[in-house]
Amino acid sequence: MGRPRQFDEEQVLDQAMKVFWRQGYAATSIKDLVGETGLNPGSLYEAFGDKHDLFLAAISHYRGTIVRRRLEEMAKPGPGYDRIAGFFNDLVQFSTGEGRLMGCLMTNSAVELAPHDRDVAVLVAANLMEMERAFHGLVVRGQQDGSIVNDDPPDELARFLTVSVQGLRVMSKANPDEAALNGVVRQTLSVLR
Amino acid sequence: MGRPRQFDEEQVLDQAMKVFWRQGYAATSIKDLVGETGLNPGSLYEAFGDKHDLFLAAISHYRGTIVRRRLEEMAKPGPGYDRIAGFFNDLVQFSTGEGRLMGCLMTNSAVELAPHDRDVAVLVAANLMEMERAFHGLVVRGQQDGSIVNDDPPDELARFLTVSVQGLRVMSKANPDEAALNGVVRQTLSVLR
DNA sequence: CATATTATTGAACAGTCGTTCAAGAAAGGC
DNA sequence: GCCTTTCTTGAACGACTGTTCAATAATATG
Repeated sequence: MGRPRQFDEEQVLDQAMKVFWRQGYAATSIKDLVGETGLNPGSLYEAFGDKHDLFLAAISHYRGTIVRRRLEEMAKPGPGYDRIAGFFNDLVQFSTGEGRLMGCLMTNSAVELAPHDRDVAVLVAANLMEMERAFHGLVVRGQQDGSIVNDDPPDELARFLTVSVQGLRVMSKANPDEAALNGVVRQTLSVLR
Repeated sequence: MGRPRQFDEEQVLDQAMKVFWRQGYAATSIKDLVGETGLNPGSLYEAFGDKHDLFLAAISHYRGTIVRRRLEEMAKPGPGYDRIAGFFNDLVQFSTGEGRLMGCLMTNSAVELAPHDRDVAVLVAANLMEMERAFHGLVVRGQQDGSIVNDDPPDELARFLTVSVQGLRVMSKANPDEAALNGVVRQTLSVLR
């Protein structure tokens, strides 16, 4: 009972996520969020708690939408190596295109907040683990189907790939040169051969 | 003529740099800087301009001290591969130790500001170029002395190594596990063999 | 010593920050 | 149709933001 919400929570969360994604946590004001979502401060606080709470919700939403989609795309059938290569190619595409100014909300949060914010650190670490696990699965797949020759422990290879993704995200914010990034990807993938 | 400075500019710049390094740009207030340096707001503005100017000066100071030292260490005599490996080992050591909460001011700035701040972007890009050039020199050296077998273009290998450094800096902020990072370094260096 | 020049001090500025809250609006249950 | 409950509104809060400035202090020069 009582008055129902006049907005769609998911949609507002999506808008808030994009602002944080583009600007970072400290550089985003409540006013920015009010402007983007169309809600009043009171509604924002009533529905999501304070700024920090909303940020945590935005990170979780990111994982549940953006990251989720990527991981599903990765897990599709095909040789392990090809699936990994496809992921990296998409990454370069996005990082030099529409995502040039935003990067990855997880990477951004890891750098801006993780060392000083336990809540954020936990969420970011969990997300990195999830990505690592996805790579792990594909590495094992590739070692079995013969598309990956390197027989080092899959854990280590998966971690290496996860770190490489972070590096690409940083580099593409400072110098989004598609050809250069493709060269980097070529060397990264060469580890698997 | 006139009244001389009562503080050492270099030292104040060093203190300001450390605050920005630890907290980021947006999360650092003038009050923080006043507290750390011991100067009054007026002196700070008189000597360095506004907050943004001071930040640019801090980045340049970082390059002139921290980065400079690293590059000199890299350039010392020895097989190309060993010099590169030594750099990465030092990096892991620092990233999991005293630098665990700070990372790299250039990486931090690339993520937080580069996409929206041209001045910062230029300085960060120049710094990345410098690091890339250092790697380039060592790759060529290694290819000549036989310690590096991979005969791909040195530009590409140098860029790959530079990106790997960024990835390690991000990962060590979210999950500073020394053993895991050493595994990543192992795979990274395997590209050179 | 007088003067010109520069540096220091710290209070003060207008604006913005994140957050709260009393008043009013909209629904369900009786 | 009233009452309870929940949500919305937007003004208001005190604290803090980056920045300025008039007053004062300290030096170099003549």
